[in-house]
Amino acid sequence: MPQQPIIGTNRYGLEAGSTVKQEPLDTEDFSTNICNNSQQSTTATATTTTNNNNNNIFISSSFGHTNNYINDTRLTNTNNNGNNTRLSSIELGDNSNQSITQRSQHQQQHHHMIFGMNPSTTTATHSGRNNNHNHNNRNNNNNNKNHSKKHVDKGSDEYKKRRERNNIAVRKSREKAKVRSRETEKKVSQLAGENEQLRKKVDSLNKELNALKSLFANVGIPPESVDSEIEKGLQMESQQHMHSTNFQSM
Amino acid sequence: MPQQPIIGTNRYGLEAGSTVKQEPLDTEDFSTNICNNSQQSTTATATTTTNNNNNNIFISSSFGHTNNYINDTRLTNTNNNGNNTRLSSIELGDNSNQSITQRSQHQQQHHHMIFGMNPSTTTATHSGRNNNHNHNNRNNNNNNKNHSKKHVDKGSDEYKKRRERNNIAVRKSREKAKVRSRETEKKVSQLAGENEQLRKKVDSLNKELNALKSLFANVGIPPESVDSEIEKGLQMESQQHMHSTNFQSM
DNA sequence: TTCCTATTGCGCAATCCAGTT
DNA sequence: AAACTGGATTGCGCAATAGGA
Repeated sequence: MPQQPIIGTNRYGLEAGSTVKQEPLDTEDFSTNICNNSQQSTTATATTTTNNNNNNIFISSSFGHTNNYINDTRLTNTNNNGNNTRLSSIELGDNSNQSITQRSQHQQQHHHMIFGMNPSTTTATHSGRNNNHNHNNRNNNNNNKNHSKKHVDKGSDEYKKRRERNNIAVRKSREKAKVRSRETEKKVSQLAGENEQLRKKVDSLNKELNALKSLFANVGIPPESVDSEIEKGLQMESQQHMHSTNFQSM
Repeated sequence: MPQQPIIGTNRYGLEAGSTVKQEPLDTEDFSTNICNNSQQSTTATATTTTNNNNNNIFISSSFGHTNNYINDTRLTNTNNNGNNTRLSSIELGDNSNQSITQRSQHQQQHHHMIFGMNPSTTTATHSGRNNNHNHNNRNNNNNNKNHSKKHVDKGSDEYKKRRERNNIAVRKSREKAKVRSRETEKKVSQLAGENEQLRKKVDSLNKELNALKSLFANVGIPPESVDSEIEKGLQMESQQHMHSTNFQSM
């Protein structure tokens, strides 16, 4: 979960991910909650949150607000994302953390606004809305001087181009993730196989060793002597780095 | 990839996955529309829309608004999936194709209609829409006896409920996938660790064994004899299932 | 068949993340 | 160092399915 920023606008002018997470709950429940929110939230204009559950993401509130990173200025408008109301990741409990973790570290604040309008545009404030995306909204974006929000002009070629590029990037990224996942899965079975072979090898070597030791015992040589002799042999070997080969290979 | 079914209506009454990819139109618009819907709202009144494209779901208008999806029955129709307008993967260039490719293959056609209305409902009509996706094409599939299409009433409580439940299911499913993924990842590092230990063990056992064998050699006992004695010992051991323990544990 | 839930591809929006400027 | 770019990631909801009573 990377997200956590709190509120704020983003490039899109929407509010930012307010993701506050609070508690995760169990996934499931959690999930549930989340859902609601998201969804709902919507409706509600956000804010609200009311959700009760937890998840709520309230986006909250704020309007004005701020966020963490990002912020953007320009952003344009407000809409929130709709979907994104993220739930707190936390809640989820995902661990994705990894990545997340990484990200969190960052903390930087950029303000980009990728899909948002140009800076100029932005003004801020949005209030509560949510717009759905309104895509449309757009109106002015760009120019808006006064108003507050910036909206993203969904009809602009720029926007379309950005969306297109992003969609491609998304597909590529997911394909990559899938490949990675498959490889990880493959690695598990491969390692499990090697593991089994190694265990068998260890087992047979131990048996061989025991047999050899009992051979010495039959000859009257006590185990202690055998072990000390082995010690000597091992030391010599390591010192000399001689044929470190074994009688048998794995 | 499950998707690719061809035509047919889906539960939503939309067209089915017509996934034909061709062109999707622009997603954007479409989605946008969609989204908006979802979200809500917003503000803007969005409306605007004009979208022409198809999709439009214009939420429209209103301010008051609304909501997201919801609404519209009207919309309903037409919309296509919006997002899903799948792209041709191809276009992507990415590799994603994979999936994509796969998809295409399917072609199966189910027709469930989950989110769609009940047959009864359907009547469809909407005509003009475009649907963009045309999905529609299909007409009739199901029940349609006459009419052709069924649209999904996005404003209905039934629809909303189904969406809500599905959203919850989706989140749950993804959370599960993430958990699984994390565990797989964990398993890899765990197995890799065990593997390393086992290799070390094998290595030390081999050294010990070599030391022991050279000990016999020093005493004048030829390797062949040693090996045959070991054989005997091993056989005995396996037969008796005696102390299968080894001198050292892993 | 009929209902539901579970999965999955997709697009959106918000970030993240690096290079640029 | 800060603002800017632009691709990469990721959570989310939608719609189409897959699956299982």
